[in-house]
Amino acid sequence: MSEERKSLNFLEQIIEEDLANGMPKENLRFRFPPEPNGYLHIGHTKAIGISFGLGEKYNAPVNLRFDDTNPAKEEQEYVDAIKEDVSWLGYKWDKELFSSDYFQQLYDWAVYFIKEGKAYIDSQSSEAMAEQKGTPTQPGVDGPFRNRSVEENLDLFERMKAGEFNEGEHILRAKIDMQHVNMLMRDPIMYRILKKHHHRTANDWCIYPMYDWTHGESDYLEQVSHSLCSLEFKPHRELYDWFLDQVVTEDKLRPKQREFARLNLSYTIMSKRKLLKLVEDGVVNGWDDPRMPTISGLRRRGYTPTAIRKFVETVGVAKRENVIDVSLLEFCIREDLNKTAPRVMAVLDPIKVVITNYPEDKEEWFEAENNQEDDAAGFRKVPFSREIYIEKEDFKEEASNKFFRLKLGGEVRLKNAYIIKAESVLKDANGNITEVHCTYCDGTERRVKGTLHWVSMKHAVKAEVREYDRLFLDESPDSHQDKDFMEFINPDSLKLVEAFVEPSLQDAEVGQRFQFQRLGYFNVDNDSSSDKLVFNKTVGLRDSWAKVKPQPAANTNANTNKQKPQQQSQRKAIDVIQKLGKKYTNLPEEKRLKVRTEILELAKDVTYDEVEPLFNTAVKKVGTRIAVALILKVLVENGQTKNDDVNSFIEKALEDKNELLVEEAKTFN
RNA sequence: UGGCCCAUGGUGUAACUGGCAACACGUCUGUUUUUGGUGCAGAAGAGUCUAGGUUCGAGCCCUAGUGGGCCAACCA
Repeated sequence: MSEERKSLNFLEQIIEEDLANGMPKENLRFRFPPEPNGYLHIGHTKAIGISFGLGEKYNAPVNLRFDDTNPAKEEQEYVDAIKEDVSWLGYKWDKELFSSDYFQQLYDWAVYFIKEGKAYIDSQSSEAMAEQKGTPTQPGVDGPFRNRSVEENLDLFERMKAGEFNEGEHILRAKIDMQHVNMLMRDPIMYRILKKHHHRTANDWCIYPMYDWTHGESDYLEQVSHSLCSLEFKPHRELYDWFLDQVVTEDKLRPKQREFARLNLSYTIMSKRKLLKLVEDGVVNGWDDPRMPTISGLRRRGYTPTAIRKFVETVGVAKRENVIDVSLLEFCIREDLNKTAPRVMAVLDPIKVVITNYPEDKEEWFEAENNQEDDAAGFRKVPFSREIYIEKEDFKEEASNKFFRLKLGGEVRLKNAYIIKAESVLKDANGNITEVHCTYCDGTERRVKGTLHWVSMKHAVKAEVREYDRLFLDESPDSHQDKDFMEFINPDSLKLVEAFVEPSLQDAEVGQRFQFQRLGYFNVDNDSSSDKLVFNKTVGLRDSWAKVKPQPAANTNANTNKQKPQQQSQRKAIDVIQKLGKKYTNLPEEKRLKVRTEILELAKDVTYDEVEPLFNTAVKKVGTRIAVALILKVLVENGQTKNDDVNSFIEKALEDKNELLVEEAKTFN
């Protein structure tokens, strides 16, 4: 059996290596450590997918640990939202934990640090300390309190804890090295005074530990084996290890921090601070606005956990900065919904069609397939009558053959119903078409080029449809040093539409997803009620017609196509030869000879000017040099004189270590 | 005037040193189709940032350069 070798990402390789080096599989444990100061977004999904994914892969526990060391920013609301999002994605955490659970242990360790001379109280202003700290290129200097006695430090620290001081008066610093190249090692702060109410510990504490001091020790307490975080924490690793060094004992597992590149999505922002600003400024209607890249926003928009997980999986894990194209996200949701969403008919921008030879009072209920991709989906009934709506865009008085929708004198199939032919139009005073008059004929078996969706006017249900466009007009709105991301906000990111939907949708429930045939995927919004249906457009269907049809105005934004122009049908001989030459020396002899004759043949179409720049080809690129030699041979045979440049190229070739090249060079003599 | 990290088609990720650098998205053809969707078949697009070196052989190893990112919050 040939075992399909699935390549491992670098984190999996690290784990495999640890396992190979004797780490028991039972020791594997991960954690996802969000700070409850905002909602989770699609970027977090990557981190979640990595740690929880590893947990699933190795059948190892994953803790959900809230990193709640800053009472000024953190709230219970966020804790709840984060839990909901993680479980909605389908992940199960082992333990729900909080860094604040470890406040006492952290405090005890800090006291131990002081006693060991590894930490001290600094009582300067933050400005003074910042100055002493130096810069990335300049070392820091020791501050005046660096060598306080253990007794004094202990006393001060205790009184900090007791609330005797105001915020900013004293802090506890680790005593490491003010000259260290890594600024994080220049006596980092372990504790600060914060007289704030904490969402879990209330007013028990007025000193709070800093991230660096808390994180590694929390990992250690939980016995997390691999603590995975994003790249910007790389410099913190040294500190993480230093803090661990002070407390680790032989008998316990020592956690390991490793870093991966965070996820960036084109046309969106991923900073919690900036997302919060969109919420606060009312650019969007809350964290779960369907335009937001938050998990709750995507959920409301109609995304599925399956699609999001697939997306994160497809995106991969590595260490280089990346910007993923939103089209990949859209592909993932379409792929999932195509298989699962019931098809239904809705008209968003209606024009009235009257089928003149259909009786006024007649109605028929046709059988319609719910989802041809899913045999179990079954059928439903849709009503048909004399007057229907079709999409305004689906009718033109005149159009080319490329337009295979409805035009005067033309036929089109109504999905699940009859074939109709447009006979005439009615217009208002301004010349706008108000009605299209058609005739139908009964046979439905004939082949007709176009098929339209429609809704019977009499039976249509009104619904509000919310169509979304990207929130930002720039591909990476938050990476311009000279411009604020707010400048790129798309003013038309939300479009409200009064639509008509088929009656089967009357009882659609919040969250249900549908495909409005030929339009896209839509779900029922939270705001929806039986009185007023509200749909969100999750994503449109791929639309190859949109690319062909004459563009009305702007709004081609779906495809800002920056692809390089396609190559000419005929590639230049020199280019083909260069490509062949590249691998020349690696080919098996038989194949090489074949390529050689091919090159000689192609060389007839190469001019001297084209080869000349290749005379300086790097020594290393033997294949290319051989190709050049072959071209020259053809050129010389055809009368090219051997000038100095040619000769020196040949001489150099003769001295080469590669026999193949030398052989070719020899034929010139 | 530093340290660390990174560099493969348009985008993202692969590649056990050894067939023509693969896969996905995107792009383009053709085809099927009662969705201009889906499916199916196919194509174009990369000299693996540059220059040296090691090696019979380098995208992979070494050195230097270039480019990008991160590092000076009592944030995480």
